[in-house]
Amino acid sequence: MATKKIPKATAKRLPIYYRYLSVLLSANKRRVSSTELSEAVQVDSATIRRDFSYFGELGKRGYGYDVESLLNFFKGILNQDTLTSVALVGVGALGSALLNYNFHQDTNLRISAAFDTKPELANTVKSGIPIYPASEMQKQIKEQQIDAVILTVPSSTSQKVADQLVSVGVKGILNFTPVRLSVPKNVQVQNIDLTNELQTLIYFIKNYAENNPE
Amino acid sequence: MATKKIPKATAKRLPIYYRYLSVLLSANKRRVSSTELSEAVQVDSATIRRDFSYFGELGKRGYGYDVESLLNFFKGILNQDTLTSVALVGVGALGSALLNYNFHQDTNLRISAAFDTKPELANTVKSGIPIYPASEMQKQIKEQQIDAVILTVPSSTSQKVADQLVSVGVKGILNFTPVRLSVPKNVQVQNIDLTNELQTLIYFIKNYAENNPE
DNA sequence: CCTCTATTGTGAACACTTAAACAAAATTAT
DNA sequence: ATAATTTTGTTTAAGTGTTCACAATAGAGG
Ligand SMILES: NC(=O)c1ccc[n+]([C@@H]2O[C@H](COP(=O)([O-])OP(=O)(O)OC[C@H]3O[C@@H](n4cnc5c(N)ncnc54)[C@H](O)[C@@H]3O)[C@@H](O)[C@H]2O)c1
Ligand SMILES: NC(=O)c1ccc[n+]([C@@H]2O[C@H](COP(=O)([O-])OP(=O)(O)OC[C@H]3O[C@@H](n4cnc5c(N)ncnc54)[C@H](O)[C@@H]3O)[C@@H](O)[C@H]2O)c1
Repeated sequence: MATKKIPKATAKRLPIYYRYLSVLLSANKRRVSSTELSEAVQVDSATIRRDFSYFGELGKRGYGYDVESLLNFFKGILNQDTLTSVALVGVGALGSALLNYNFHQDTNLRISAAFDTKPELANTVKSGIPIYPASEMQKQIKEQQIDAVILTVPSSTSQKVADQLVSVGVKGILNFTPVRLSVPKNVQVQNIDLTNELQTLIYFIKNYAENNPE
Repeated sequence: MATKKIPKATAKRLPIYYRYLSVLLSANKRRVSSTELSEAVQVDSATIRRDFSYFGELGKRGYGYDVESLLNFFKGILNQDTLTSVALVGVGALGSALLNYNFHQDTNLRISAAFDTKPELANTVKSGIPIYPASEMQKQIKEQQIDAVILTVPSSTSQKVADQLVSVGVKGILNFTPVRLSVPKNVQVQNIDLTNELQTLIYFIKNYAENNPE
């Protein structure tokens, strides 16, 4: 809990900044201004400066920000200096796509274990990640001290699985099911509801035609 | 543009309400109060009443809301009374998972065409959806008058594809690539950045431990 | 060293979103 | 009928997030 009181809206933008700073560093850019950043990430430059200012005075007036030191600073903030292992529960259509994806290429994150009830998946390896039977889920998560889980099981079982996860100390769930999970308030749930996103997009197309995106 | 001035935050909740109302109707519930709804969808009851009030006086004091008529009302608002066809571009890991999913089971939405550059995918059918070669994308989208597209191509080509889509009249893009697309302001872009979501979740776990979810 | 220029960091205004609280109105119970 | 109860719709207030606008200040150029 090094830095406190960072607004949620700011926190959600940090990975966006982080990614673009990585791009700049790879391109050997040494410095960047909030205006330049603004164009690339499509966030108002004043908002960017305000966001950064929550963490201190990271830039230099008349100059901008030093790409490398800013990147290193955010590396710490975003826990990118240590490898974080997450688990995935439910190796179906969506779960397989996520397993197959190499999160580690952009971030210091990897999926280290997956779980499914299907007997034919148990004890196989997919994209280098071991798939365990669901019956071993709680044991493995405890042993591997996993904090964060990607949940891609059918909606009908998601609350039950979430309860099991919480009971072995999971502190965050990336929930792809449309169910609004009930969890203790010290557990973070991030909902990704793809059906809603699509419905909302259609709604915006029909009703906000003249406004700008996002 | 029947109803104007609906706040964005409200618009994003409409599909959540809609889904839960469908559940209630299937369970033969005739009426529901904002308090009951509040528990199920995890939105403050005053916020729900406020949201509904943008559309008029939909409830009855001392009684609540009539499930069926409320559902029918939102059916109109959310364009659920006509079938909307969307296209999917990029039938890779993520695209396949989405193609395979039956959006039509919950909504009046379906993916009616998919496109990919891979020759082995061209002119095949997956989950009942025809996959066309990318070279036919613009022609088909124009012919089928498709407004909304799910974009699951590699990041490196996403802007190029987006430009092609916009040039044939696409009005909304559900963008799964980490690239911030540049589009005219009458085109809606909804970004779903899975890597960011995971990074943000980890950040929240480490920094907001005592707060409540979402 | 001084001047000019660029760009930050932030106070203040504004915009949007949520939530508390309650009068008004309808239902339900007696 | 009337009273008690319920629950809406909305007023008002508080909270959160964004943007403007500019003094402060560091760097660049002479
Ligand atoms: N696939 C999509 O595009 C899409 C779109 C919108 C929403 N969703 C939601 O995402 C979730 C997953 O969707 P999907 O298409 O991947 O479903 P799926 O049926 O393909 O996969 C679910 C997997 O979970 C496994 N499973 C079931 N119970 C389990 C348990 N207790 N523990 C571990 N594994 C278990 C199943 O064996 C299966 O492999 C669903 O809730 C769905 O509503 C998916
Ligand atoms: N899979 C994941 O879990 C995941 C996670 C985070 C981000 N993403 C992002 O989602 C996007 C897609 O990811 P993926 O894993 O499905 O990639 P993928 O490589 O499996 O699929 C991309 C598909 O797009 C096709 N394609 C390439 N150029 C095309 C064009 N011009 N027109 C039509 N099709 C074209 C390719 O042939 C391929 O089938 C990427 O931008 C990726 O960064 C994916």
